[in-house]
This record gives sequence, C-alpha cells and structure tokens, in this order.
Amino acid sequence: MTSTVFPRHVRLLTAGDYRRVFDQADAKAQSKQILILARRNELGFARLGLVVAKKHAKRAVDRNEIKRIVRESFRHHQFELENFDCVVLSRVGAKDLDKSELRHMVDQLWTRLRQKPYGNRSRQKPRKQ
RNA sequence: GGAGAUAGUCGAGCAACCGCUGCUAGCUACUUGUAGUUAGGGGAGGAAAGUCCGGGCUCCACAGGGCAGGGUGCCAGGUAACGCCUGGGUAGCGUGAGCUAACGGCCAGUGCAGCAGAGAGUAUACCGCCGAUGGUUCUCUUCGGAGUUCACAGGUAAGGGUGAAAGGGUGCGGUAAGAGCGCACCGCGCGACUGGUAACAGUUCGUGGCACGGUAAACCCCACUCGGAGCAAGACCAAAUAGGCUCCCUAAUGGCGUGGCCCACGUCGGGAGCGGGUAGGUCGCUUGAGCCUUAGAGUGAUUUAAGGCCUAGAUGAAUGGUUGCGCCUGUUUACAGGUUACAGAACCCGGCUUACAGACCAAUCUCUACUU
Repeated sequence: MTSTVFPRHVRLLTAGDYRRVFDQADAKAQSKQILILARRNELGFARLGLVVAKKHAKRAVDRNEIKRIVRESFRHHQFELENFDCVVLSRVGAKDLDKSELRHMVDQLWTRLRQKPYGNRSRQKPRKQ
C-alpha cells in the first residue's frame, strides 16, 4: 500500500503528542537546517508534527513555505516510516534554502531516520517512575 | 513631440494528475452524532502587514457631580465613529496645472534663548555722529568773535559692525546731531460697515504715532471629548487525579496498614449523589455600517430608492505539489533560467501609515519646442 493521502489522523495534534516525542526520541536525523526527532507509537502508521520557530523564519510566508514542503515530502514517504511519530524542527537558515534544495534534503533525511535509529542508547537510561 | 500635474484599475493565464480544508447531497457503519466513502461546488490581500486611531460585539464596573490624567485643536459639512474624508479659508512652495501644513491662545500668569555682540525685552553706546563747558593747541579777525583741534558732562539711534532676530519701511520737513518729533504714502493695531452659515475677506469708513518681538511637539490657559479589558473576549459540554458538600452504611470493646500471631505503633473507614473545574471538545465564526447595477439629490465626501448577488472560515493551524501549453529574459535557433515584487486571513468592519516587480487605462489640465 503506497497511497499518498495525508488525512488528519496522521498529524500530531495535541501538546501531549509532542511532549511524548520530545521526552524520549527513539530516532533522530538532522542536517544543518533541519532536525527530525521520532518515536515509535502503537498505531501502526507514521504521524507528523511541525515546529517552525518564528525566530528562524520571521515572515509568515517563509514559515508556511517550509511547512508545506516538509508536509509534501512526508506525504510521499510516510509508508517508509512504519510507526514513527516524527517532529520536524527548523533551524537557523532553513528559510534561506530554496524550495528544491529543501525538498531534496528532507527526502534524504527520512531515509537516514529509518537507517540509523539510536534506540539502544536511550533505552539504557533508567525510566523515571 | 518633450517635460509634468491629478485620478483610477489590475497585480497573474489555461489544462491534466496527486494532495489539504470547510460546505451541500447521497451511501455505509455503529457507540445516533460522529467516522469512513462518492459526487458537486468554495478556499488569502491590496496592503491579509504595522497594530497607530475609530466603531460593532463580549464580559466587568457604573445614581449624580467634581478632581486628576489622556486625546483632539482654522471653519463648515459627511459618517456608526474617528486623529479619517470632502469643500472652503489662511500661510508657504512652484512660471503653471497643482502641492504642502499639529493651523486655538504668549495684550492670564510663570519660564526659556547657546555662540557672537556694546546691547536680546519697561533695551543698548564698541566704532561713529553731535557736543554745553574748559584749555599754555593752532589759524583768521572788522577784536565782538568765528573756525580748528584736544579733553570731557551729556545727547543720539542716521551709518558701520554682531546675530536667526537690533523694537515698522520710504521720502520730505525738522534738528547741534538725530529721532513718529511732525507730515505724506505704504504697513500695523482697534472699532464700525459690507459680503460670507463660518473661518475669513474688503481699492470701504473712522481712529491710534504705532508696536503688541520669538518660543505653547515649554509649563500652562481655553474649547470639545474620553469608564476598563479584550475572541486566549465570552457561553456551554466535560475524562483522569486531588480536594469540597449532602445523604446512607458502619460505631472506637471498631475498621484499615505493618505482621504468621499477640503486643505495639501509625492512621480513620466504605458506598451513592451533587456542584465547581483541569486536559480535551462544541459554540462564538461569518449576512455584513456587505457587494454589484441602474436612477435620483449634492460642487464633493456621501446619501436615498429599486433590482440582483452570497463571496475563505483554518485552530500544532488548509489554500500546496508535479507535468504540459503559453508568456518573459539571456545566449542564439536549440538550450538554460524564471512564471516572480511586497507579502500569508485568525472575531468583524471604517480609516491611517509603511512595503511593492510589472501591466493597463482614462480623461482632463499645465508648461514648453516645432510644423501648418
């Protein structure tokens, strides 16, 4: 199944969803301008959340553009991502990339995310009770 | 033809496919108001921006009055209202069409003014001009004095100089020299008259020798005006956990916990209901001081009437991507790049301000060159 739909339930919607990923990320992929954190869920499909700080892209137009590109990329790659909850964060300089560069970079980051999860390291940490 | 002035419109085409998000209709599930699915149709701006004003709306406060504080400030009109707009006045700029203006009051009070300059606000005397008087200056003399020069009481505001600004201007008279000291003209103040709703204007009349200097985005005075907070307003539904209230059961010779049991120690139980309320959700949420057309009123802003139209409503936040055609730019006849500027709705309107690639258009007006 390689559908490219992007309905509502594949997005992270609440503050709780985001906090779960930030508290303990099972996988991570990053470039100079983009950081992706991910954690496995029990739903059986991948979900996406976006954080584009005003600090990194001052104009609303720039922020919208970054979000759209990442979302479009996720839409095409979501079934390679199994059951990861992904949060994509912008970094300084993300708005200075042109559209095709950014798209290409995000496409690559999904692959890297799948290849090198560092779950072992985080699992060794004692869970807070 | 050239150079300008004013006002307005648009701000991005077409098609296919893949998505997102409301709406409408149908179908399928079940937990009966949600989810899924199919079809149709809608989906960023002229500034959506800055958040600088004004209003609607919501909640809170509020008998009435005063003080404090803020805002506005030529006049009239428009408007729901405004700090906005229109028309007019005045002043300044421009040959002109036109443009610009926080444009009430310093003859209520208080204050301020660097440097320069002699003097800066009931003025001043540096150079200068004049000069009573005095002289062992000098010259002339009709021997009375006259002139000259030096000193000096004093007078003066012509000229020079300083300054952003020196206390009306020009001319004539006048004078020792001067001076509104006097007069004429210009200007100014005050009063009347005329025109105008008014601001204000006047080749009008009278009157006053005549400053009343600047600064109020200095305090201040005067007039008008202003309650506060905002859609994260506010209304409703409502898990988990903790706590509250009411009722019922149990009754300290008790229950529960530690423990095999006793002692001991610690603690006060169980159930039901109710309301507040967090996460989360629903509403508020788009039909409105709305838009378009025509006709009427008005110089105009605007307004009246009739007819027609429904035009985003997201909420970890949609409005996007790919391809082709077309278009633009550069090399050059096939490629490459671009399809863009400023910029992204967040309760809604009216303005203002700021940003902006490019395109269109209208008409009218001004100046100027040339031809006929």
